[in-house]
Amino acid sequence: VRSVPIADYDPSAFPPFAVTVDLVVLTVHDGVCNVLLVERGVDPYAGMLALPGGFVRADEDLPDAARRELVEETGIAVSRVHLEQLGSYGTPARDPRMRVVSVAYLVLAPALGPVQAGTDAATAQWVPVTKALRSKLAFDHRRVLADGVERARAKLEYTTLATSFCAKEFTITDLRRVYEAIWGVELDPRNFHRKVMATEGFVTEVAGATVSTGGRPAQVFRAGPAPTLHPPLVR
Amino acid sequence: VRSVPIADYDPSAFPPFAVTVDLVVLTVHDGVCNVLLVERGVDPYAGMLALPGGFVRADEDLPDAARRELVEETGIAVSRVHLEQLGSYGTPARDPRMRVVSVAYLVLAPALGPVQAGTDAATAQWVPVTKALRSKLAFDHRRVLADGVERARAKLEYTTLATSFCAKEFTITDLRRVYEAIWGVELDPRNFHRKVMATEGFVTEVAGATVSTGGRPAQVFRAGPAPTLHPPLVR
DNA sequence: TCAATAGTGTCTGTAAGACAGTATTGT
DNA sequence: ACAATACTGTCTTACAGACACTATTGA
Repeated sequence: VRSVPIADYDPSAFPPFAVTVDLVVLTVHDGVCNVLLVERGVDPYAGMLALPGGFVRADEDLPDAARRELVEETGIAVSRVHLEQLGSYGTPARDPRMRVVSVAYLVLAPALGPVQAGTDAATAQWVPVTKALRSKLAFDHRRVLADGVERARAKLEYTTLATSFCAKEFTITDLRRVYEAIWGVELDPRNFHRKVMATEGFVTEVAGATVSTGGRPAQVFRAGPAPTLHPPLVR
Repeated sequence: VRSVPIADYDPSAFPPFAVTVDLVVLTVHDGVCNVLLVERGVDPYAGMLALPGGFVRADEDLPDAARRELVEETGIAVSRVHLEQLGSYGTPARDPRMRVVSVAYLVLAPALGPVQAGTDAATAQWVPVTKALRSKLAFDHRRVLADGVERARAKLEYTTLATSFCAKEFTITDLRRVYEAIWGVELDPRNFHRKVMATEGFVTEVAGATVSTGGRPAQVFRAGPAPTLHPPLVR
């Protein structure tokens, strides 16, 4: 039973919400999955670690806001990263100041150096996900981060998104370390190699290019055209 | 570069958004996947078919708003249905009246009779998804519906959610018809039966209960405790 | 030469797809 | 009896997991 039928006719009569985007930016550094966190400068939760994010502007689409925040707070170039919507979080009391709905985005980025200078970059830092999930984060960001990590884990199974964590050119071992870091398991290098090579469009060979790190040189690849894996890579 | 740094300190200075929930309610009737649509009574898009939904109230959590709208607009009991967040849609011009962010929820419900009487139930109707996707729907609801259907298709592969489309008690054939309707394929009844029975916790036998429809009586089952399928049922 | 890493080949068990065959009902 | 539906068993093929073996580098 609708208690306020007039509502359908006058949306502006409804309580105003603030809408923000929050970013779960994941990378793999040295076999460890990291998330980008910023230290909050102001209340609420001043001094506490939080996901980067900010308010959506008046005439800005949601993915545009996510991309803008990514550049502003991290200096990460939007190209060469994967960005997808993770979900929305709107519990009434999640921000003590006012009613806020946060649209979270998941970003999978290749391992870069230290965070480049953005406006707030002085406080932006990479934190191992295992450590971040044990910490207390601002707002409901611990839950958002957990959801993002779980999404990433699931997507590696049936998509080629693992290549989003790699540099433009990478070896099969680089790719395997991504899976091992995100899933927290060890994979047989030989079976992994066979499986990746058997999956049409997963990776594309860079003819002639090899990289050596103290053993037999490894063939170099780039991300292939296939978006999904058939059959999936099981965890 | 942040152009309005004051923004971080005064969220109420940001442009207000209206937040709505929209529902993609899917069922399987007689081997056809249907979606629940309502006819809009007012502008914008007056007279056009749209997903059921409405504004989120001032002190209401997002899933609560989704459940409330489900009952209000369809009379569907919240128990025995699966409800999950689908995604948020906030293109600036999606509602000509003001800036609206819609949080879409996906509902998988068992086949019920005709839509029961809610306030707006006179205009609520089940529409085959294939037909709805060929129609023009209000707002960006065609896209939202397409995303919902694709989510449902994907989830049937690796979860036990197909049972959400079935009545409390069902046969293996009922379950197979759900897969066939959602995926739009024919499955081998014998291999499907074997696969379902081999998956621990997918279905639970109701001892002694059988149902006959002109052939050998079929064993009756209920939804099992397992949430996911290992290995998945491939499309 | 040796350690280290990359890549190939082989064996085995599991499970999917195809489909013959059996079981139990309504008409 | 016969059609219709439910269920079981068998065969073949594909692929994952385990792991021996070969290849090619740096130290």
